[in-house]
Amino acid sequence: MNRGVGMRREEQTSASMARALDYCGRRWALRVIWELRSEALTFRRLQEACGGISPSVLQRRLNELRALGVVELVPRLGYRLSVFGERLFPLLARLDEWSEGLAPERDLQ
Amino acid sequence: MNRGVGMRREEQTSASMARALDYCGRRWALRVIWELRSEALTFRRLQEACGGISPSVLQRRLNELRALGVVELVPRLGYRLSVFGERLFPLLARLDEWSEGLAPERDLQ
DNA sequence: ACAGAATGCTACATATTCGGAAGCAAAAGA
DNA sequence: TCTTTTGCTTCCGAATATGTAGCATTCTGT
Repeated sequence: MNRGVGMRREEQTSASMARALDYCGRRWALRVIWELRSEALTFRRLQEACGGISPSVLQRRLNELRALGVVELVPRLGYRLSVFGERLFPLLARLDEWSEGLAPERDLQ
Repeated sequence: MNRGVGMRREEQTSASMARALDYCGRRWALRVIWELRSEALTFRRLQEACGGISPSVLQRRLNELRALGVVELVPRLGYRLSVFGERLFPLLARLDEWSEGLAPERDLQ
């Protein structure tokens, strides 16, 4: 009840959604998932694919994504999406389409 | 041609997608969009909805999202999604469903 | 077996971003 | 007029990201 009497918003953000938005809202997290969309990549190749992300951050993101069950490390293959992680693909594919309509960084008048 | 001769990945990440992933991968960006899903919110209400985000960061995210044409500020209404921004809704709705399957932060063995 | 390359990963210093508190000027409401 | 609410700013300590170098191990070719 922290929104007082005049609560108008019918839908409240769930805890799991807040968590997903938190983890996805960390630098490179979505990009890493996106780069793994079609095949497994080694750490170094993933680094290149992301355009030269620093290894320390990549390592952190990968550990987080692994702990969340989104990404898995396969001994002689590299990193790849888990079955659960692959369910994000259609979502990111839509973001890909959507991104083409992005404004070219116009100013706020 | 920065991936050498042995290029295997058929699909290259587009510049617009890289940009979208960049902006979406900033803290609170997706959350802000999500909180605006059903109605316009004033700056202060948006702050509450996000669970106490600091105004400096919220201001920065809102300016970025406005510059991208995702969010707009309506004088006596507050912030709301643009028509373009609303196209992100089905995407985030899927993320909402997906988030329920998130692992409870298990350790990496 | 051996040399060289590639692997995942770490350490460290620097730069950027975030977070939290206080507060401002302008507008709206009473 | 007085109070509240608005969008927004500044400051600064804490957290996160970046960049470079390099380690130990495993694969690869000879």
